Amino acid sequence: MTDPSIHARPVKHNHARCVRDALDIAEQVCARRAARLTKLRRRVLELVWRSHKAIKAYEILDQLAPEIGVAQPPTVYRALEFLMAHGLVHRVDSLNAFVGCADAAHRHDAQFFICDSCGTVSEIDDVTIGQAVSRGAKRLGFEVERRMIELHGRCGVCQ
Amino acid sequence: MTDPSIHARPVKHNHARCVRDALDIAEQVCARRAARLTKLRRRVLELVWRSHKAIKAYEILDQLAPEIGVAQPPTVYRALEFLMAHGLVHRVDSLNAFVGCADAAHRHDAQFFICDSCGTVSEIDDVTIGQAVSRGAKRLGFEVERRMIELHGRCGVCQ
DNA sequence: TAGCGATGTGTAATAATATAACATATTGTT
DNA sequence: AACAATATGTTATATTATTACACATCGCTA
Repeated sequence: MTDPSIHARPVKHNHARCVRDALDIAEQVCARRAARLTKLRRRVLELVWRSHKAIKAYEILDQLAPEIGVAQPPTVYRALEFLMAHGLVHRVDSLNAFVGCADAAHRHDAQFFICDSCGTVSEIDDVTIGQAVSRGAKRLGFEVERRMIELHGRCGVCQ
Repeated sequence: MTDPSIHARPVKHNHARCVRDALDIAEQVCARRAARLTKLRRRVLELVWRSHKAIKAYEILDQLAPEIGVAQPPTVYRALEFLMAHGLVHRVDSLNAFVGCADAAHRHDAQFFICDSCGTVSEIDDVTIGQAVSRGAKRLGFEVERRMIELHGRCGVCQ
């Protein structure tokens, strides 16, 4: 568990701090790129980070609604689009849901371990997985641009 | 390209034969399990196999419609559910679409290489990718039950 | 071979997820 | 203050998938 390629957080952690850090990093990342982390986008990011589970677009919508009157889908999808473009949020395709990026400050590959019992999503960047994929692609003569690697099962806590 | 773990078909092949083989294997697999490959299910499987691209549920629906009057979504989704349960078809989550299984006769892992240019999906079973994932999971203490590995990019032909 | 339970299909309605198109507002710059 | 660029509001609709219940067919067995 000392492998630097493993970025999973400890099971117990100060989540308020965890969210604050994520938002701080987002501010920095956006500032560096002159990207506008508006109030709405920041708020959506905060809702995504509310837990380490993946959140659905319409759940975000429901949580936003009381704050901004009646929220419409494009409000959320546009914010998510921005956040994904800047690597602050990932889409989990197998769940049609979204999760905060565990290491938004750096470009990286990612693999997601999704617990079907508690819903927690652990993001890691394991270079050996990336290398194995690259070798497979090479044999096929395939040029990889985007990797979607999502493993479902049970996390350590839920087993 | 001689690696036995690579099951990708040749770029040029007799596709009519390819479909016939897939249907024959499906018959055998179902017979062995006393699973009923009904006319409808067989027809859906055939439509999925019409090409090596992933096909959407509603595309299948449209193609079925003229044959059986007006087809409703459950008709297709139920057939696909059966076909997936028996490993004859895979769902490609990143496309919300379905593709015929390249090796339905055997249990296996699979990784999908999806060409975003021509839409062709190549399924391979590369044990080294599987092993890398297993090692990553072990370090996390995660028990993997279902793997979804989908790589997007450009196939050899389209580059 | 008639009757029965299990399985499969038809049908209508609706839920869940996502985008298009256009209007308005805000921001940053001249 | 005027303008262009960016962001958000709003309405409508597209796409993907499921629920619920009715009816049909299959395979068994009494």
